[in-house]
This record gives sequence, C-alpha cells and structure tokens, in this order.
Amino acid sequence: MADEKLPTRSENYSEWYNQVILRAEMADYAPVRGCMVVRPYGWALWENMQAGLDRRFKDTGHQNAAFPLLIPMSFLEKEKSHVQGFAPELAVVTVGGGETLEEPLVVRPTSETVIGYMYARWIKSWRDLPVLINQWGSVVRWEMRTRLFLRTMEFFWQEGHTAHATPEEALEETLRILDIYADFAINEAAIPVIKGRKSQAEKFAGAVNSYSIEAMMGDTRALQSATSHDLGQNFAKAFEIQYLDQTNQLQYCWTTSWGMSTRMIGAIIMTHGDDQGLILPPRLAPIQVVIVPIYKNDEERSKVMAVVENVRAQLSAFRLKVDDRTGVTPGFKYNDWEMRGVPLRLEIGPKDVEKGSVALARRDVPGREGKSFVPQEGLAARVGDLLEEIQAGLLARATAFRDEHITEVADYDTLREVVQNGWARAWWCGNPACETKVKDETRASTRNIPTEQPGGKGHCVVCGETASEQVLFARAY
RNA sequence: CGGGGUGUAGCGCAGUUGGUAGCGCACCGCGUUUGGGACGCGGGGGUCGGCGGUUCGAGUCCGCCCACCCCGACCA
Repeated sequence: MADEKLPTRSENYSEWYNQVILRAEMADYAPVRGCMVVRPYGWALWENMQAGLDRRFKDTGHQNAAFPLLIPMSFLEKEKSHVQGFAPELAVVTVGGGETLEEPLVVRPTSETVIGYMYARWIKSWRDLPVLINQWGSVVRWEMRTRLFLRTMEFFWQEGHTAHATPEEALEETLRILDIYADFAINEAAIPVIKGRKSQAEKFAGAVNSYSIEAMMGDTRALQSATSHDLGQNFAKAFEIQYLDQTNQLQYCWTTSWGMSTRMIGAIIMTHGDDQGLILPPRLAPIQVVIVPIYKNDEERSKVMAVVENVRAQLSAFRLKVDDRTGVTPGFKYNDWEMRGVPLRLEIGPKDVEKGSVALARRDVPGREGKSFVPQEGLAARVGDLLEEIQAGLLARATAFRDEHITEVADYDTLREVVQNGWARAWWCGNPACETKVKDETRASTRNIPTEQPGGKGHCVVCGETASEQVLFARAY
C-alpha cells in the first residue's frame, strides 16, 4: 500500500513499472539478485492466465506432464547451436550431498534436451506420433540485467514439446500454437499482438525457424510475448528420436517447442496501466469487482452491510471482494484498488441505502467520468455488460495506440527517426548485415516478419536490394 | 567483465572538530474520524554492510573485503 503518488509514465516509465508491481503487491524482490517472489495477487493473475492457455492446449489435443529440473551437462552439448546459445546463462550444480559430481548438472534453462532424451525412448513407431506434451514449471537463466516479470533469473512458464512424423505436421503445429498464443493475448489479455517469423539472428538457439507474437508497450517499446519454434530434425538427430514408418523405414522425427511465461504479466501491466496504477483486463483480473462500504457509525454500518451482502449475493457469478478493512478511509481504498487495477468498483454508503442505488466506478475511465450512480436492481446484468465493455475497450484502446505508433518506412533516415518513438515496418532483403547495422546504429532490432504481408516486392530499407518481405523494427525489452 | 555510484530501523534520509544514534513514512495500542490518499496522544523496532587497525572512546579516521544499484556487450 502506498502513501505517495506513483511516478507518472511520462516522467519515468521504468520507475512507474517497478512501483506499480510493488505497490499492487504483484511481486517482490527475492533475497537472491535477479529473482522475484510472485505474491498472491500476482499469482492469482497467473493462475487465470494458465487456465486460459491450458484449456486451449487441451482443446487441441495436448497433455500436461512434468520433467526434471536438473539436466546432465552433456545433454545440452549434444545440440551445437543450442549449447552455444545457452552456455553463458547456465546455472550449474557441481556438488551434491557434499561430493563433487562426476558430471555437472545444469538447472534447466529450457527442456528440449531432457524431453528429447525421453522422447527417443518413448517413440518407436509412426503409431506413436504425434506426441503432444506441455509442461508448467520454471526455468533458470543467469541473466545479467533483470526486471520484475520481464527478465528474472528464474521465471515461470509453460513449455510445449511435440514430435511429428513430417515437417509439414511440425510446421502446422508450430503455427497452430502461434495462433493460440495470439488468440489468448487478444481475447483474454486484451493485448493486440503481431504474429510473425523471427529473423535467423533472433531465432531460438537450435531452431530452424522461430515464430513470435510481439506486443507494443505503453512507451512504444516491443515485448516478445510468446514464441513457437519449428525445430526441424535438429533435436531429433541430437537425441536420436526415431520411428519406423509404414514402410518399415527408420525416420527421424520433426519436433517443435513453444512457450509463454510470466513475462506476459509485464505485457499486461505495460499495455493497459495508467498513471493511477494497473488496469487489468476483466477476463483475467483476480478481482473483477470490489465493494467499498461507507459508514460513519455502527448504526449506518449495519444498514450499509445489509445492502453490501445483498449485492454480493446478486453478483455471485463474478470474482468479487468486499473491502471491509477498518482504519483506512474510503478514499484510501479507492486509490488502493485503482493501483491494483480492479476493473469495477462499487461504493455503497448511507445515501445508497436510502435511494436503492450504488456508486459504480470503472477503472478504465478515471475520475468523475467513470463514476455513476445506478440502481441496485438489475446490477448483475449491468456489471456483466460493463465488464465486457471494458474488456473490449481495453483492446480497442491498445490497438489504436499500437497502430498510431507503427509507421511504414521506405528510407533509412526515416527508419532511424521512427524507431526512437515507435515501430517501423519496412522491406528487408533478409541479409543479417542489414539488421545488424540497424541494431548498432539505432538500438532497434528486427522483431518479426509479420505473417500478414502486403505481397509483391520492395527495396530493402537499408541496402536497397530487392526484398520480398516486410519486417518490423523496434527497440525491445 | 569494463565505467560510475551507494551501504545508518521495513522504506526514504540526517548525523557538525571522533564523545555512546535521530527524523519522516510504515508498523502496534487507544480515542476521534470515514462519499477521493484523515488526525491526536502513546509505543515497539538498530550487532550503523563485514573484518581488522588507530584511539581513553569510531556511524565518523585508515586498510582490506563484501553486497547492491546505474550505464555498456547477451536474453522468454
């Protein structure tokens, strides 16, 4: 709980971000540098996110399982680009039970290797395919610069790992999951995202191709919000994941992996939040409606609380909280729940008892404009409608903001300027030298090559060579 | 790992020429309050980052160490 005003987003965006998380009690710093504690309010949000994703995975035939935290070092070394990509950020266990281990164990930075090892044992025949498994857990990467939710040394996520008989099926799976991520982001988190393929320089270590959904934060920086990888036969060959096909030929599998993490919470905070604090999308909000009772004395209290209980019963379909704390004023509570981003607030006081009304304030419309007095009767329908309206409104607002800050650019000078305060969409020849030049000179990297392309050809914004695809350039988290 | 900075109550800070540690917020109790961040009174809380040295005496001076933060190369 806070006693002072939050820094505004325009005066110090990153301090605003940190303060919102701490004051809303989403997370806190752990005793180990770079690690975070997800507090109950933040975890409740994550549980709602998990439910939305998990349902989508199960609907498309996936099952959950659990694989070990510790992985033999030699496993990571089996896939060359994989180990090169992850080596600098591995946490390694060298001692166990007081004895130096014969082989060091790495704390998983991701689980392709150990899961690949198991798949090699489980898959024998084309009849065993596809294997569609997801795991909810956490992984550790020894990051140098950390930020709550955006980049912590341990983070929570889901990682899906699938094995298929053909490259077409693997690609289809990769893109199906990308669609699921986009659908979840748009329809549950109210975050408009752009689907696309990562450049070769930006792809996952060990993948043939990586795909991502990219979201624009309130400061216009980009946040990669989920990724889906087509691993080709790289891991299948490294771990000998093989099957006999219908003609009795031994074949390597085609595998995929994909993940969305608690980083997505950071995306929600930075997409919707305002200078008062969080604004949570109703579908994911741990508390959708909060009731603040107002009274001066015991007599008023009992009258008010009777109405509060009545309203609570009426609204049983929603995730609802009655703020019955004593010792803090209603004004304090308003600010507190605004900080925590609860979509709707009901204030019930003596006047409402008399008039059969409640004061209803919507979080997405700050101040007096968002507040109205409505009858207690028919409140459930009104609340339901409003929550949907807020959900849609958040998406519309974020979409408008994003579109205002994406500029199609044709020349390099404009590109340099645009990426200072927005994203640039431009033709790119695909040459890594061109994206490196942009990164070095502007700090903007390629985010992805959007799935939706205008078609035709253009000239690379950097070198002028013929280009057949457009790419997004942006400064990223 | 390079460059810069900071360590005193949970947080933010003050602490003079060395003299035995204080302020605001938060927290606890009581009372008055309560429709947009209330107020009064009374409390609790510290090996002053660590170790060593100088000194009758060190938060303060000296040495070494440690931790953390910010800025650059890597990243869900």
